[in-house]
Amino acid sequence: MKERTRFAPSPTGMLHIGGLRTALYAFYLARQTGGSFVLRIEDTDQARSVEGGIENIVKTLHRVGADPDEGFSYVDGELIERGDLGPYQQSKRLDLYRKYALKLVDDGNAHYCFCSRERLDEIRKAQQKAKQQPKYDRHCCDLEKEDIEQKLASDTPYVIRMKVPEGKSKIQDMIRGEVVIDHSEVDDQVILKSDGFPTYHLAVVVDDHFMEITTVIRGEEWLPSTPKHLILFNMLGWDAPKFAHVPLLLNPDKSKLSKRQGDVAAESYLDRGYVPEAIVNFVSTLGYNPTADREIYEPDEFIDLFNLSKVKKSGAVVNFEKLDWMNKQYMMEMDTDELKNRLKPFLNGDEGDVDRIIEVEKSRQNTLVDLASSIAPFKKLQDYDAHILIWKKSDGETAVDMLKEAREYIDGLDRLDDIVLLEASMKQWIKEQGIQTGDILWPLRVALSGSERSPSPFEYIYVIGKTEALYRIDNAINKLKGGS
RNA sequence: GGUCCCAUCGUCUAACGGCUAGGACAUCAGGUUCUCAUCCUGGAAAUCGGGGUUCGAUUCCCCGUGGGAUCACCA
Repeated sequence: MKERTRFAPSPTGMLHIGGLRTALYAFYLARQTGGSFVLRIEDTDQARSVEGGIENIVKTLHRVGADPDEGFSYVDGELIERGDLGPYQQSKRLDLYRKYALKLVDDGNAHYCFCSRERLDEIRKAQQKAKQQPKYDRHCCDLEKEDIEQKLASDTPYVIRMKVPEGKSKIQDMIRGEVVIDHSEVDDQVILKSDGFPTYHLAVVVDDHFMEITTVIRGEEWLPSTPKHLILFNMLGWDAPKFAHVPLLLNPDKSKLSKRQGDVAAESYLDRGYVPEAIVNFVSTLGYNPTADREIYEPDEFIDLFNLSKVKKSGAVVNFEKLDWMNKQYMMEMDTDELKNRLKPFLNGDEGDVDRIIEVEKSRQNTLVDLASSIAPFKKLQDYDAHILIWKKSDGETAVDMLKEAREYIDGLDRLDDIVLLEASMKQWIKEQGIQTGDILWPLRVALSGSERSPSPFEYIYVIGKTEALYRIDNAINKLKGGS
């Protein structure tokens, strides 16, 4: 069956990584069945919408390779809206929601409510005080027709509320199985607000119906309000889609992953130099394991392998150390050209040739940002203290001698473009001289890199070339002489 | 608090009702090595508790316990 799935974020200006995960799952399911992945914008809360919020979300989806087939998408560097069942933005569908809200009123399934917020607050407080479930008291449920018409005529502010019938809802959840909720737990929700906008509950039902959504994938936090949606589908005489409530992403303290406890915007990981493949892999495998025999997948593999029934029921604590590891795995697998391409946005552009730096640094860095910042010590010698030139098992005098020997040897080399050959022949020479490798390689490496921790001296020579290498060695010798 | 959801190493996860409960991250100890990283070897580390059902429960059922979500004119 061709699945039509959707991702329906609020345009709040960022894509939460939990949102990215549900979007990805919806994307996989649609692609796998040859269906359609729809991106709809839920901007029924005027206070929450942010300028440029749509573009930001859609762009992030594009960057991770999950472009929607329908609704909003980012194509050729531009934000576009496409598809036959739009508009795909709720603020542009207000007439439609009003129409069905009024139909519900006509059918006796909803009613006008003129209660003030103050009154609502009061009864809520009273109910809480009495340890009762805060619920609407149906004050406006049975107003006389004339009364209603008179209030409407005099422009009294109103909302429309659904009238929840007695009974219970059975949710057939694709991840959790059957969940039963008694309607005594379900409040008479407002479905049309006094500003003329629908609430989520009405809008989601109307849109999922007219956009022909077959499976709704959303966060577990929606499970308790699913009966409201089922009831509305039923009242309107429409078939409800299938539901899949995915487990929550958690902070280390097991609370719902929040902004407060770390960076949760997907794009910020992109901006911090994590490659899209790693982010997709990391987020997709939180609460879901395609094959259980490996950790790393290519993004396309998820389309084939994805299976909703294999998604776990319990929440997952997000462990960013594992993301670091994963990102390094992907980086190490990339060839130099690929990596150079990915690195571009993180460079100033005046670094010059960085191919050989990438070669020697890629297994040492976790992110593209780290890799970019590893370039500097090759391009320009960083200042350092003379005493770090001395190997722990050696002394300053030896260091000077060894640097001089090394200088002479390097000066005599004519092939510096083969790292394997370079290392092998120099080690052979060291052995022939009867020198302790540490005595010579430690000071040489520090002289070349300016750091106690760095790639090997061979790698440095390979990258910076003979002239620069000789200069750095001379510099080190001077430091040692001047310092001691 | 009501309702609902959930429960395997610190974390992410495997295990038709049947191996010594497997893998990964992190961690620890070694090896390779001039250092770091990579790589290799090894260690420690889990089925929340109690009852059932069964020849046999991580797995099925019940009760506890613990955690979470949710109870708006927010989504």
